[in-house]
Amino acid sequence: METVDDDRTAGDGSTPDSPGARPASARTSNAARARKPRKATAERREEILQAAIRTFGSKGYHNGSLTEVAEQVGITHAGVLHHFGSKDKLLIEVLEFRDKVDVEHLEGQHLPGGVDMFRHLVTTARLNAARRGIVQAYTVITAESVTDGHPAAPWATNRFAGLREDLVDGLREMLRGAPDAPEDPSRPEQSDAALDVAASAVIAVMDGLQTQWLLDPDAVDLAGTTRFAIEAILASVVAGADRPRPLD
Amino acid sequence: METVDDDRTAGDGSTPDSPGARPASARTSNAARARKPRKATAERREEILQAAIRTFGSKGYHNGSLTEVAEQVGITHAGVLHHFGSKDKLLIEVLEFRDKVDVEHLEGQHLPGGVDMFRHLVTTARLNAARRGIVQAYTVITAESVTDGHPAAPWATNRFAGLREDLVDGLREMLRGAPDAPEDPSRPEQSDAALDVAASAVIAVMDGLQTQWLLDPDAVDLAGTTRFAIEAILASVVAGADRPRPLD
DNA sequence: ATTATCTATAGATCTATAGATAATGC
DNA sequence: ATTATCTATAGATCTATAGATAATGC
Repeated sequence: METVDDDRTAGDGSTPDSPGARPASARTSNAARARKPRKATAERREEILQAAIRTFGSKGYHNGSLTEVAEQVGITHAGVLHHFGSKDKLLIEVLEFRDKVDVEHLEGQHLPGGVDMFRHLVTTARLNAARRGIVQAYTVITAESVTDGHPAAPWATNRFAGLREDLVDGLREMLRGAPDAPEDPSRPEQSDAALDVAASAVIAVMDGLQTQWLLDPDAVDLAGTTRFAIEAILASVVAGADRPRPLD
Repeated sequence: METVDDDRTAGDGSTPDSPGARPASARTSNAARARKPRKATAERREEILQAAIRTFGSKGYHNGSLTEVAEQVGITHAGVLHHFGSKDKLLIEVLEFRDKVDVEHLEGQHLPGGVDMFRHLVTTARLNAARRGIVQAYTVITAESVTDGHPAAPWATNRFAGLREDLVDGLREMLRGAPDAPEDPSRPEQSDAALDVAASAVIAVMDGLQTQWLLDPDAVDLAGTTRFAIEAILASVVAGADRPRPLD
């Protein structure tokens, strides 16, 4: 699962030697190599990060190459390494960049609390159904991160831990607002442990649905199923000890 | 999510030139190469499949090499290719082999129906918590299969479709046995579509929890959370139109 | 005769580094 | 002077094939 932001269509496909608006400062422009005017560092780095998201999303991290990333922005792989040092560091920056962009989009309208947090998750699922690339990148990188020594493992672990915390907070706030289920953390079914279980389940169902949806978009209603599952889990949390236990 | 079977510890670690019980048929045993007596074909193929599960599970398919697989059974990568033709074909056979083994273990005591199916899923989650290797292999290969042109994509797609069908059947049988919620497929909340949504959600939550658990086993109670989520989803299905809708 | 396995090698990649050159900013 | 980028290349892998040799079964 992830949050809102702008996707983009693809690399602009400009050839490596497209002239662009070449500044007139050239000394004696008879050099063999045709170089593009340089982009500002920050701008170029961001282009590379966007390209890396596309490559790692469609091929995975290990299978996606620096050359493919570089070609999307019209430079060579050595240029990418100049900016990021190594492939592992590039991945880490990609992930941090995505997190930052996601947060920026929520700025001001900060992540809602209580029930609204869960409405927001369903809305996110609806938006995600139109952003296959981003969803695929998160799904592939997250799962790949469980392999031995993967550089994204700390990111993925911390991300899940943070999400669980956020959702536990949302659940507790929601319980405070539920008149028929007065908050009482001493009741075991409203303990932090119980809310953590519910939070894990919400995150899990969103992630698992994304995988099924990526493989067969017509077979899975991403937003509808997300909503159904979250409602079921919330209902179960609110019901607490009174909920039915069909497996007993 | 997957079903029960035997894990195994690891390759036997025998060196490539360990003598074993060499048959006395050697002509003039002064050959430079020390060869091991050959295993029966079927036996050797199965050894390779087991090794491939370990390698693809710990490294992923693209990052796991034929040489690593071969070394586990004491041969070279060329020997593996002799038996399986190509790396892609090896992966396909690995997946088919797992499915076959899983089914064999259920033989006789065939997959239970109705509520017992869901009890079985919780039991599976409990067993999986002690079989990290297998869980990791399924998680990694399934997620990797959503990348472009991955050889496991058909397998993963068909697997999810089949699981959804099985769970829809289980849900319908369960509804037949629920006295307070008489089966009535004309009610939209008990339509095939609604049951399919619930089935997708159950599968999704199991898969998503496995990912979180692989990254941080202490932070997630695999079996307990699986049970909680399945109960919540089942309760929601049984309640049908009468279930609470906290997100409205 | 057939099958299993090995050695050797071709042909692709891939990551990373070194050193050269061009563009930019002071 | 600094930064961005390039070319060239080292050094690792990887998959797959070809052809040789050993073990097995008839």
